[in-house]
Amino acid sequence: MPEGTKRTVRDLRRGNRSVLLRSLYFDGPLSRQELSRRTGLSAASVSNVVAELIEGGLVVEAGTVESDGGRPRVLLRSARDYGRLVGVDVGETRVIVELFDLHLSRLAKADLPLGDGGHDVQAVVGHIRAGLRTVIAEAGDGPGIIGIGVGVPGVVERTPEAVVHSQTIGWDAVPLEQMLAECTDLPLFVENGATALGQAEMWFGAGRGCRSAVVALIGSGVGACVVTDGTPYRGATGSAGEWGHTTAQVGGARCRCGARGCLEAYVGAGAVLRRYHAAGGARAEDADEESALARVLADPAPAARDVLEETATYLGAGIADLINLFNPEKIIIGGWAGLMLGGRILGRVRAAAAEYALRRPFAQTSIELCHLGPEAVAVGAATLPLARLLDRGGVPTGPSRAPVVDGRPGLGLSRLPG
Amino acid sequence: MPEGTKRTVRDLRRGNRSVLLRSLYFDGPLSRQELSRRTGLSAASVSNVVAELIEGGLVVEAGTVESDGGRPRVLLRSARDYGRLVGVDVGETRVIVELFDLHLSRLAKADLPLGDGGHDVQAVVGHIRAGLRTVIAEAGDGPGIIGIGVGVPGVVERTPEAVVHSQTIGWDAVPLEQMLAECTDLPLFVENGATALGQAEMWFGAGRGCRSAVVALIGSGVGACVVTDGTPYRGATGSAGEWGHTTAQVGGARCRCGARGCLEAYVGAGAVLRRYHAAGGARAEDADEESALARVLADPAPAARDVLEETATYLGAGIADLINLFNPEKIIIGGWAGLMLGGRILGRVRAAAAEYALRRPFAQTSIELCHLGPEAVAVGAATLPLARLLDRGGVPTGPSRAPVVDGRPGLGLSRLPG
DNA sequence: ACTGCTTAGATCACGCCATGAATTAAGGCG
DNA sequence: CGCCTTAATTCATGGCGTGATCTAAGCAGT
Repeated sequence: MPEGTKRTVRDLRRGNRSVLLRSLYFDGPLSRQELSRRTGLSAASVSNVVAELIEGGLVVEAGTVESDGGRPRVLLRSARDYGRLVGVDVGETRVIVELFDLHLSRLAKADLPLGDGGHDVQAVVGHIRAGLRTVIAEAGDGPGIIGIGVGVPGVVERTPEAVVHSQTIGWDAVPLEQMLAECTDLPLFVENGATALGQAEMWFGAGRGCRSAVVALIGSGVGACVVTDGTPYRGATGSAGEWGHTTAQVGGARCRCGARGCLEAYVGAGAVLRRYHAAGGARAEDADEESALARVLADPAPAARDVLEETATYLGAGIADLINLFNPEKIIIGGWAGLMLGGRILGRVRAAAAEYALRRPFAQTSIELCHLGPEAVAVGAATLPLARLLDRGGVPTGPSRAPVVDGRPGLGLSRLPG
Repeated sequence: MPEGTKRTVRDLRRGNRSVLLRSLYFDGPLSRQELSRRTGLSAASVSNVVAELIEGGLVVEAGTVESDGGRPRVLLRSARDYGRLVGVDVGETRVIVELFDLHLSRLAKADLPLGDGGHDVQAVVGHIRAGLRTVIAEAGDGPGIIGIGVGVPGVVERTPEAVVHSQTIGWDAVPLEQMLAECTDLPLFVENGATALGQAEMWFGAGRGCRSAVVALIGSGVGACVVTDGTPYRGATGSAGEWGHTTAQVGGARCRCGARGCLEAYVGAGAVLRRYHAAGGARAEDADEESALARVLADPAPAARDVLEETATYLGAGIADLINLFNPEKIIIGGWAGLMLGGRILGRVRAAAAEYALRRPFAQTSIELCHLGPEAVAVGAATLPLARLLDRGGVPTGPSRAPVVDGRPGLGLSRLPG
């Protein structure tokens, strides 16, 4: 089991650039002093590296702070305008393209509903391309684009180019990355949407400051993003975290995946509605799942309460499984249905989890709701190119696909027909 | 989320020493040429680092191999006699202490049954101390001891000294590391026994060459060692991998942990026997669990077959959960009951897993039996100090507790009363 | 025995790195 | 205006990996 490779003296610099840049990005503004203290790097090295980062435009000075009569400390922060990021959310019914600055403030948004063509790949690629043009036009002139993150509702396999498999939208081994690469020279990052959302939640939401957490996402489907050691866990072939299809009941209810007793068949939005109707709850033919679930939550009838109680039990047991297997610092419940249910039955879910989990790991975790809401997939997607930027300490090293102008990221839309 | 720290130019060397040492340990013997090719290091660096490793006694030359008329390649391999390793298996009924050379060949063994005192901590510490004396005496003179690995049947929390919690043997926050440190100056490594066993299986058993796998261990209890990216996953507080207490049946059979429907309550050895007896299987009062289970496996009666069939279904569903959540390259079934059951119903377990797991991740994994057997906990424990040796490239850097004589590990038994 | 020839491995000069010590910058205060 | 305090930079030093160059060690043919 070899391969834990670091090699040349240059990687060292990259690593240190990365450490400093991350500190400033997530905990800034900070003085050079404070950076030295936090990272353990000598003041000399901090000075050198920071000078490089400022030279490169990644970091800017941001005021000073006094220091008991001595020379004031200069505060540093990551440059919001170093470059921009694109996040794409390929959803089940629409494609959303958003443009962000480096601090993930949204600059522009394009919402493109998928028509009758459904999830025809060419249509999706077309939508993404159109959305790109729209947001760039809408945002006007500005810094170049670092990269494009794309969140998709399926498993992303790297071969090494991203290939997407998705039962829900009927994609089988779609070479999305390659197809998108024909539209743009910008670096592309294709990732599972739930994973992207989980990363956003870890960086800016309920998971801030955690090294390990499980983001449990409940919508029509049920999934999870497992974060270990600060980064989402992908598994050998990218399909880790399929929590919705773990077995809550051996030989139980039939799930749409074909198996029996999957958790999704008990706590997914559709499953909750089905049980509600089976228990005599009024059926609202015209409503979509979301308003139908809202109606269940608002129904004061005992039958509705029983359905919710049962849902809490199954959800708690499912969460207990996550606690027992992953021993995370936090469990973060999200997804549109998760947030709706959570607002109502979180206490009972916690109680059920306490019942089904082992005492110690349960006591050492906390169960909370997502902060960012289910719309944040595009934000999560945009964190993907940002993550690489931070990892590399800002240097677009090697044979990157990123166009570079004056050492800064360029627009790279040469092949994007206007 | 900062902290991905590497710092000085010296760490670089350590990293490269580590890479080369690991290559030689796991894939040796190799020539310098081959090392250069595999690690990507320049021939010059390989020469330098190898010279250091030879100087330090970690690596030795081992013959030559011809090369089409040119100068022959000199083969290198890790030195079996650089130092010795101690592995301790604190089991439920006994303490086993074993002494190994660096290639994990056993040099001596001491088996110390736990008397009526049960798992009194002082008794266990005394046994370990006695075992140490025994194996050192039995093996006679030889290279120094690198460190002592201890596998315990419970959760190991690092605070940062290892503290052990174990329901099964009634340990609550036992500061085992600190207590053992009073007997010896040798570096100590306390770890969960299942985790240690899993690491052994990954290094020398069914997991050889894998980066990710789940070692599923079934005995009286049920647990798992999850290996991601080559190293066992511990979770935030060391209790990850509690597979036995994930829920197979919400509201199902009562488990000894207090919850309902735990997997362990269906596939643990005791659970299988209970179902067998409930189905009318003959009860053998005098026999231990192991022979009782053997009798079930040998019983040709339909009732016994049904029990096994049901066990296969639950086990398959449980394994499917592991596949869906972790997406590992391999599932490795071990533990004494796991191996017994596996020999008989592996096919049916595979079939059940196929039914309950998602198609893609199931197709990309394989389900196999452990190679090393359940006795290998001591081997696994011995891999713990070895792992650190390999990680550090052999240098006992910093304020190590390891006594060093002439740059080599010493015996460090000064405080071990003879 | 000797001469090329071929390949493995060692040595050397170079450029890059982080660091502690020394030096310079920048403010407050009497 | 000079002194003190603290922040930041600069400098000399020792490590490191690397490509180029050099030495070592075998073989084939004469």
